[in-house]
Amino acid sequence: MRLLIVEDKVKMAGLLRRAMRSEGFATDVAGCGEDALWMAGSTRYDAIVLDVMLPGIDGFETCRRMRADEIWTPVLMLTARSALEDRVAGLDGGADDYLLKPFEVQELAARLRALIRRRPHARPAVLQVGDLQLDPATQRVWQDGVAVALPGKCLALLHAFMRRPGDVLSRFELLEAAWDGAYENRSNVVDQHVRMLRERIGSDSIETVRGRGYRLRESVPC
Amino acid sequence: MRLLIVEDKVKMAGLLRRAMRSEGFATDVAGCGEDALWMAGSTRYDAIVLDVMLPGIDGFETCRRMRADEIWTPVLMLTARSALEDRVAGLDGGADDYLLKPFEVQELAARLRALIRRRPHARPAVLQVGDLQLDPATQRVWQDGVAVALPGKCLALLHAFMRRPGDVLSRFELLEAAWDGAYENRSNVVDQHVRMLRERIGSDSIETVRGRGYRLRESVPC
DNA sequence: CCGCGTGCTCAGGAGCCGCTCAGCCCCGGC
DNA sequence: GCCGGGGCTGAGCGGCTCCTGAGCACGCGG
Repeated sequence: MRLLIVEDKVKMAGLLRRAMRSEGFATDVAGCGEDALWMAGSTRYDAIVLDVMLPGIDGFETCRRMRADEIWTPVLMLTARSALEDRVAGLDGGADDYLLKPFEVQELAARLRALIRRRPHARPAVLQVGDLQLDPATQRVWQDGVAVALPGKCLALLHAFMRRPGDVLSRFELLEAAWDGAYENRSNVVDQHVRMLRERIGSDSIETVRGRGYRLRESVPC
Repeated sequence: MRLLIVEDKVKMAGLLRRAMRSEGFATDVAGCGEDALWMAGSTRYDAIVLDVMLPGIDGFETCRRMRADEIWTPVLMLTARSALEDRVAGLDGGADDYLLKPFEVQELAARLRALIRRRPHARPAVLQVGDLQLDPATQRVWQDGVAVALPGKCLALLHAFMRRPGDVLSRFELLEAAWDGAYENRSNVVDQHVRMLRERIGSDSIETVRGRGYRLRESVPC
């Protein structure tokens, strides 16, 4: 579980970091709102601990900007400002929790766990074409409900086919989809892998379109 | 927005009800844990305000039973018991927030709004995949009910796996989840720790997906 | 002080995967 | 029926990925 701690006081930041690490979190630290925005945008954190009093843009504004940037990572605000209007402003400004200093480390950890456990991971949809199913998240393939083991390239190839079922895909398009970088299409790499794919999912599934490429059959042949 | 208030003191319940109504919530009131369970199971509330001191089963137990019954409505616990262990127990027992009496009505409303707008709702506090169980709060792991001792990094790794059971996780994703800062992925740190993890929970549990990463098996292999 | 557990790096080795090459076959055209 | 070209097949090799084992730095407790 990955945590971003936003805190300008070095001593406090160090304390937080050690405490959260001992609670099992991996932690990064940002010293100001701008850094926090940048880091939250570039790395997937499970939660963010956000101090309110920061140099430059403050915690409230940092939180607002994150939400404006479509960063929905749970935010716990941490501050000595105990005024009611601050707490309400923080929560209504997009924070998910609000904890006053001084605080207990264990309560902070417990609140973070409560925040994190409510976010199920978004899963891409399972592709289905004919009797074939492909789950991009688990990288697994089933045929008629039976699991099929596919080596990496075969799977990448099948994935490319299943994204455009019924379309004729040229060797070049397949190269682009399943191989890194621009490849010399002098070789017959694609042919080879189409062949291996056919060995595993049945040669009927992929038909050859002479002079143009290959096509994945949408329905099981009669 | 529909609210369930669980509070046995009639005066307090009335106060809460009027206050929340003026903040724009539609409110029902339950006087004890049993009633609360029944009502939460039969009506779709947006959030539940749960007093801890209740006749019969107390707030902690009520919350636990709701989660056991697959009721994932956000729960805010409300109590005069200010002890740290109470707060931690409440949060790790499945509550989403914990507010002390005396409290400000506007803060309660703000916290409820924060709970409700965080859409995907809570999940079990203890993770379970196959024969493995992991409690993020206590940092403990069981296999077939038997406690397993895991060093910090192994545990962080397993935690990452168990949050996305069955998914293929690349070395980079695992690095991001369990290690601080930006790491050079030139090294084989992840491999080593996967290996240690396998030594402890059985090599069958984690399978390698060549060229892609590792995957935690969802069910015990036949 | 030493022993131990943890976290990390490095080197070596094995197995598989991906790629290439060469030859054959099939299809289409004349 | 012949010929040409595109597609298929088989074999083989190089390299990459992953596993193993050893070794070292560091922190902690005895």
